[in-house]
Amino acid sequence: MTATPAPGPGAPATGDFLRLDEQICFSLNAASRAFGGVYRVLLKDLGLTYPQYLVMLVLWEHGELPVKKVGEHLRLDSGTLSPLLKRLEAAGLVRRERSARDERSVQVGLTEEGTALRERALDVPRRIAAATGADLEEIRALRARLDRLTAALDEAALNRAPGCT
Amino acid sequence: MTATPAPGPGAPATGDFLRLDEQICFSLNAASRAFGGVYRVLLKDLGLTYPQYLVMLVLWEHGELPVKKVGEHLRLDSGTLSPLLKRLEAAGLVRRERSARDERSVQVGLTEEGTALRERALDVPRRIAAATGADLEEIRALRARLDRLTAALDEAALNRAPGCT
DNA sequence: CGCAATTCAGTTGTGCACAACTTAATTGTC
DNA sequence: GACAATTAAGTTGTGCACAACTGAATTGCG
Repeated sequence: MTATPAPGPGAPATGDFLRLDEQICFSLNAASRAFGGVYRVLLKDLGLTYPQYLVMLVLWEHGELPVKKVGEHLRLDSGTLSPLLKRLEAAGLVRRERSARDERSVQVGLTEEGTALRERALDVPRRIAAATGADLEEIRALRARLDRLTAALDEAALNRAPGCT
Repeated sequence: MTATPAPGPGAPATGDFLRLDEQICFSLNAASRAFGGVYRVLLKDLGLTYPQYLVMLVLWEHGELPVKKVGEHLRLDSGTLSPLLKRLEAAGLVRRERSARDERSVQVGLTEEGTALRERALDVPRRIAAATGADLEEIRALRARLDRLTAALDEAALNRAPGCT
């Protein structure tokens, strides 16, 4: 079912690359979606999706923030955040209001209900950790590796920014 | 803060859990999206998105397959694959035809154009590897870790399936 | 001041992920 | 052969990710 040797007459070294390639990023992708599945179950009680949960984490930690800052914490732009925040607002968890000092900016803050939800979220991390079956040290090492990888990829993307070849 | 839940050796303060939690899965998520950004640039020339590229990898490796098998390789269901395959078909890269032996099944195969595209994809892995700045050994270790994690998460998700504890 | 450049949020359009459902074909059991 | 259970693909609806764009507010510079 998995990874049978490359077909065809004498698979060249390049054939291996196309398979290795799949394994690098695909494993990452698959792990990310597997996490998504577990979070989906745990967060259903709270009425949150995983990205919404991430936004709530940021607000629980930092309090009121402009949309821009939320996006910087989460690596998301307004195209993703605007509708997401509207849904959180519709759910009564979040307030959104134009800044008086800068009318371009919108401050996002917690409602009482949103603040209260934190209590119910407190045991999510423990249950997630249990689902991974990994110890904290392994998780820490993995995180460090992934963050380095992300930084490298971001830099590579920048080097390909408009104007560069 | 809560009652200390099963503190491991040198466990962090309970208040850190909501932040640690973010770091585990968020790092994964961010890395996955960072990869997406690099792939998006590289694959633009080929006219493929990253998930479409994954499907092409599977077909280049295994040849003609039923949709079901493609989904097993990629951990995707028909709700995702059906429209994706239609787009690949519209792009002329893929053929789809009902199996004669089992009319429920649809065989997905490469067109000549789809087969030819492989040549132009050959240097994608190298360029991705360059963008990561990581050596092959590190990548291999990371992949092993991620696959273990995915397996653990899948199992945990199964244990929460209907009827189970 | 006047006004071009920049910044921020939001909108639109495309594509992926997944749950829930539909439809059609096949299989197992009698 | 009849028929319930199962299986495969597809459809629908919701939400996220991101590119490209709009529009309003602010800033910088002469």
